[in-house]
Formats: sequence, C-alpha cells, structure tokens
Amino acid sequence: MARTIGSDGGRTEAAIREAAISLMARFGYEAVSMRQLAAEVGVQAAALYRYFPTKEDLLFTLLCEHMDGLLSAWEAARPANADPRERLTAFVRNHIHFHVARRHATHVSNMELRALSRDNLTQILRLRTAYEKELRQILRDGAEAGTFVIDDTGLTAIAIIQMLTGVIVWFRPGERLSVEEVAETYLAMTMRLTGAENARENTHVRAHA
Amino acid sequence: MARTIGSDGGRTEAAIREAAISLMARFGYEAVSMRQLAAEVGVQAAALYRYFPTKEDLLFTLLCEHMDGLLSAWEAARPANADPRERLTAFVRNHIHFHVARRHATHVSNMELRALSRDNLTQILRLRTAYEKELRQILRDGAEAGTFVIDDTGLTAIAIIQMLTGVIVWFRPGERLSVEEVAETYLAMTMRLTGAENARENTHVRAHA
DNA sequence: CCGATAATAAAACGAACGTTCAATTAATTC
DNA sequence: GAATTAATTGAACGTTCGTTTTATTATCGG
Repeated sequence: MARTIGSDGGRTEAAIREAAISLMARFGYEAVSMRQLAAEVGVQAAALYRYFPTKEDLLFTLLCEHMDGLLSAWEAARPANADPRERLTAFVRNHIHFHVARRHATHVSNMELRALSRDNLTQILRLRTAYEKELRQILRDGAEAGTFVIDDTGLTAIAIIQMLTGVIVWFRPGERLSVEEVAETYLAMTMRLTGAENARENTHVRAHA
Repeated sequence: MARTIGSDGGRTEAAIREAAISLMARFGYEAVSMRQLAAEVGVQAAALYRYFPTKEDLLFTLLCEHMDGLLSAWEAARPANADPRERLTAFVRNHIHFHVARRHATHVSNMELRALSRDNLTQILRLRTAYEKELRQILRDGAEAGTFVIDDTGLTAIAIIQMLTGVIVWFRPGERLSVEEVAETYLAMTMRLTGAENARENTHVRAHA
C-alpha cells in the first residue's frame, strides 16, 4: 500500500505510453478505462495521474509524439536531390515503413482525433497539414516538370496518403508479404497513379531500398 | 408521463436510426450515451429499448443496413457488359456516389467495427468481403485481358477501396467540388493506378455518367 | 365508447467511470 | 542513519453509464 520495490518513474511512464497505445488501438480511446490501462501496466489507477494529469492529456501526448516522429523521420529520409520521382519514391517508402513499424500508434492517430479538445486538435492538425504539404510540394514540382500527370494536387496528395496509410488496416508482420515487398508494390501503384511511368523520361528506380 | 400525443413507433424508430448515425459519426459509438441519443430524438432513454434491445444491437442494425445498401446499390449499378474498363468505371462511380451520400453511416461503418461482438463482427465482415470480391474480380478479369497492369490483385483492390472511401474524410457537399467532379477525378486516378490508360486498347470512356 | 394495445415517462438498479486524497513505503541525499 | 523525496496504494468522491421495471396515457379496432 505504498511505493513498491524496484519502482522507477521513467520505466513506469514508458510502460503507460506503450500500454495505452496498444489498448487504445485495439478497443478505442473511449472504451479503455484508466483502471484497465493501469491493470495492463501492473499498477493502480491512481498511479497514472502522477504522469498524466488527465486521460485526454495522455492521448494528446501520444498523438504529438507520433506526429513529431513522422515529421522527423521524413526530414531524415528526404533526399537532397531535386528529382520529383526520387523524392516521391523516398516519401512512399518512408511513409510505409514508418506506419507499419508503428501500426498501433497510427491507428490511434487516425481514429481518436475526435476525442481531443479544440486546442489540442488544432495542434495535431497543424502537424498533419505540414506533413501533407511535403507531398503536395513533390507532386506540384513533378507536375510542373512534366514528370507527373496530375489533375488536382491537393486531392491527389490526400488520396495517396490514404491509400498508403491503409496498409496498417490489413498488414500483419510476418505474414505473406514483407514490409519491403509491400512498400515496393505501393510504390509502383503510386507511380502509376501519378502518371510517372509514362511521362517524359522513363528512367525511374525500381530497386529495393 | 406516458404515451405522448402523435407518437408513432415507425417514425420514432426512424428518428432513432438517423440520430444514432449522426451522433456516432461525430462523437463515436462509445462516446454517445443512450440518454444523449434519446434527447436528440426528443424522447426518454427508456423508450429506445422498445426498438433496440441493446446499444450494440442498435449499432449492428445500422451497420447491416449500410452494408446491405452498398451491395444492393452495386448490384443495381453493375453493367451487364463484360468490359473490365467499363465495369471498373461503374464501380468507382457507384462507390463514390454511395459513400458521399451516406458519409455519416460510412464513418460509423469504418470506425466502430471493434464495438461489435464476435458474431456480429463476423457477419459484417462477410458482407464487406463480398463487396471487395466484386472489385477483385473486375481487376482479375482486366489483368487477364491485358486491359489492366496489376502486381497484386487483392492488394490493389484494398488500396483502391481505401483511396475511394477516403473521400468522406474531407468531402463536404456544397463546397469547391461537386460529387460528380470528385468521382471523375478519382476515376482518372483509379484508371492510371490500374494501368488502364496505357494498356493495349485506349478507347476508354471519360464522359460524365 | 370501450377494451386492447402501442408508446412513452419516471424512477430506480448496480456497476463502472475519471479523478482526488491521505497514508505508506522505497529510494536517495547528506 | 536520519531527513527528504519519489512512487505507489487503497479508499473514496460524485457522476454517469446501460438497462429494467412499473405505471400511465394515446390510439385504434370493434
């Protein structure tokens, strides 16, 4: 009925985040109770409030971390090269790899935005928009250069992102396809969708990353 | 404190369904209480139980109706013609029009499957699989005929459906684009994605429906 | 116009919810 | 080794949840 032997704030907080992502991805934010979460961590419900002031604050923290991670990953993967085809290739590969590696967090990110307060939602949407803007810029540059054939840049960007993110709905690691195979298949579809296969030049890369 | 003047079971049930779809699409199944739903209908919570035995049963009814409607709409729209390109065109147009017209129900259908019991979930997934099968068949026929260029039929079918259904996330009626314009843009992307633009014949239809 | 039935209200059920608080013990510091 | 701080428990707070029960009134067939 007090501090337990070997207890460590840092480890407990990490365990809470991990358990929260896992449970909320499976059952949804609203359906997961603080008691259920605490039980998964191996702690009493009251202990959670040492790390997160409210349930919504916990969710917000998870979503921020996820979006920050996505933007950081893209910044690290973004090629210095200016070739739209190469940039789009890097974008697709990074997007698939990142989201497959963090399937649960992605699920929460896509489903639970409505549980956020107005201010918190605005903050997350700002990050999301910044990410979409990266893809839109690639598409616009490619369209101007004649590399891509695109009707509506904004609409195409959203369509591509939704198609790519959809991977996490059905993908299970260790089954028929590897992440690399999935990424390459989606890359091929994205290239055809943007008309990159048949525009002017045809020297696009198809090799594995 | 009893039956109210002008009350009608049929109208009340329809009002419950409508309010449930609207509220659950906005706030999520778990976040909507039976009292909140009843208030939206203009009735006490207990009255809901004359029409639906449990909250989950209400959700299940809504999802069944939605999936049945989708399959019926496709059966009515499916062309007798055997040309894969024409069948794919009809599929895309029907999918977009149906889902845009029923944005709220689609949202619920996509988000709240996890709230269903095992048996109810199985039943819904059966309908969803039947629908996906229709698209897979079109893609397979088209690939065999050389009309389409497709790596993985199942994967492509899922990717297309997710791309198309994603429309409801951003689409708002009465804004920049009409449903018809959106449908045609997505149709063009689908055709490029499946390689229909550059395969053997090139006499595909581009006119409005 | 009267009996049957359909439709609802009002009140209550126990359970679970998010959260707070005081008490208690482990670890750390000096 | 005492004082301090960090980490957690157990119990409780008021509220809300889905659902049930009972009573009451509107509507309708005869």
